[in-house]
Amino acid sequence: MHEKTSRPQRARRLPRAVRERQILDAAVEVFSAHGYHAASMDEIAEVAGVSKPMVYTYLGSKEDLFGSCIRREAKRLLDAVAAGVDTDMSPDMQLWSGLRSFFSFVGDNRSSWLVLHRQALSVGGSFAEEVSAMRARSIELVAAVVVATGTRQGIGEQAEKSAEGLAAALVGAAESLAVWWLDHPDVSDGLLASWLMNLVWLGFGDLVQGEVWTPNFPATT
Amino acid sequence: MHEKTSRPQRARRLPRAVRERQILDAAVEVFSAHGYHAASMDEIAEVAGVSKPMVYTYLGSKEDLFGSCIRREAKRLLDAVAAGVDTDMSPDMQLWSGLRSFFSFVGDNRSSWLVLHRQALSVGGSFAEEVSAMRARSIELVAAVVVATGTRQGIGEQAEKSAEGLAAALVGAAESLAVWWLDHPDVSDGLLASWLMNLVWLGFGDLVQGEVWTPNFPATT
DNA sequence: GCTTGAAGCTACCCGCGAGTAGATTACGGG
DNA sequence: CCCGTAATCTACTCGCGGGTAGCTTCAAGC
Repeated sequence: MHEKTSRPQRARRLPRAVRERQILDAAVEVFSAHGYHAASMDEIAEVAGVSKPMVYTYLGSKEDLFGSCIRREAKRLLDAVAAGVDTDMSPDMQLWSGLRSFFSFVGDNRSSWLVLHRQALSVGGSFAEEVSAMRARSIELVAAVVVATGTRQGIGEQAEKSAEGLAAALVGAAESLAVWWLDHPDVSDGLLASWLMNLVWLGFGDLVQGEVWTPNFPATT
Repeated sequence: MHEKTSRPQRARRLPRAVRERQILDAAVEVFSAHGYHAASMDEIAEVAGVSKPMVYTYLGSKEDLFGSCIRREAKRLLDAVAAGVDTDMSPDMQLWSGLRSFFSFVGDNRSSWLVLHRQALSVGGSFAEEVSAMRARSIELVAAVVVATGTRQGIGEQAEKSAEGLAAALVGAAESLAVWWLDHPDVSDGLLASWLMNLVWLGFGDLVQGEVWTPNFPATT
């Protein structure tokens, strides 16, 4: 106790902005590991290297904190994808670029991805709506690309009608592949993206050319 | 209070098996609505029309109860899909049948689906592993169908190598479409399944025939 | 160097919800 | 008709974790 002379490394006093970042980082980590309800403010504070009242002073209640996490990580993800996509590119290249950016982000930010994909939806209320809305916007963007492809090539009625469903399927496939990736890390993000393009784009292409798979019996419900 | 004569309709005494079913039904409902942690045993008991000690007497702790839900609903889902698929059928028909059975089940059992898909994974520990394992088995089954298609048609090296990834993507697409469906109920299960077949099967087909989509620039990482 | 306020802490309150003790019926078999 | 036992309830305990009161210390400015 009488070593007060030159207490050296122990986490000096830092400006508010820095602490807020540290706390948010810790919160994303803990929320992604345990989920919203099972995560405790005490653990978040500890991981952040700060005491609990700091968390409340800077970021507000647990709900506020979670909201801040969601919004920050959502923005980071959307920005990352947007940065990789140029709307002047051809539809297939847009999809390809978007997928690569997406997988790359997930690879570098597993916690962010887990919070957004798993936790945010299972917490009822405004968060789920917020994230769902963001996801819906993404699906619409993809749907627009699909429709653009169809109209560009002349055909499209059938495809347009189901474009949103197809887009939802594609987005879901990407998300799911991202989760699968967590258990099979020995694959590059580029390979993941090309798998999906092979699987899905050729499907789209055939659809656009009027090719349709039908079951061997007549009625379908 | 002095109406004790002929207390009539109030939930007669029922045999244990019946109560257990009621409690499990209620638990699935409540867990799917609020998530594992936010769900309270009191609410489950109330929804089941039973008092709390009953729940503990018959189904054990909250974790035990959740486990029972997961296992029951997982079995119901797998049985439903298995019932619709005949391994003598051609691969495309197997996929088609499986998808229809899957969507049909989800349509009839939204709560079951939500519990399995959303809640089970966000509760750490044995449940997540259990559900993940089940999901992984499903993916392998689908992958086997994909591989079968490839070898049957003579080609397949490239496709076989990535079969599991493609299967993961397909399973994810189906799951995601199921979630999307919750917000767009004005679509039949058969239509959903045919969308996916159109989207995915033709993709698989082209892959098998050696057709490959490639980006316009050389290296891909 | 001394003051002032931001940065930071320890130590507490309190409600909610998991889990239980023990009394209390109602029904089936004798 | 009555007894035993399975079905069921009311009413509690208790710990965990969200949230806070109020004190302490460092460092920048005069």
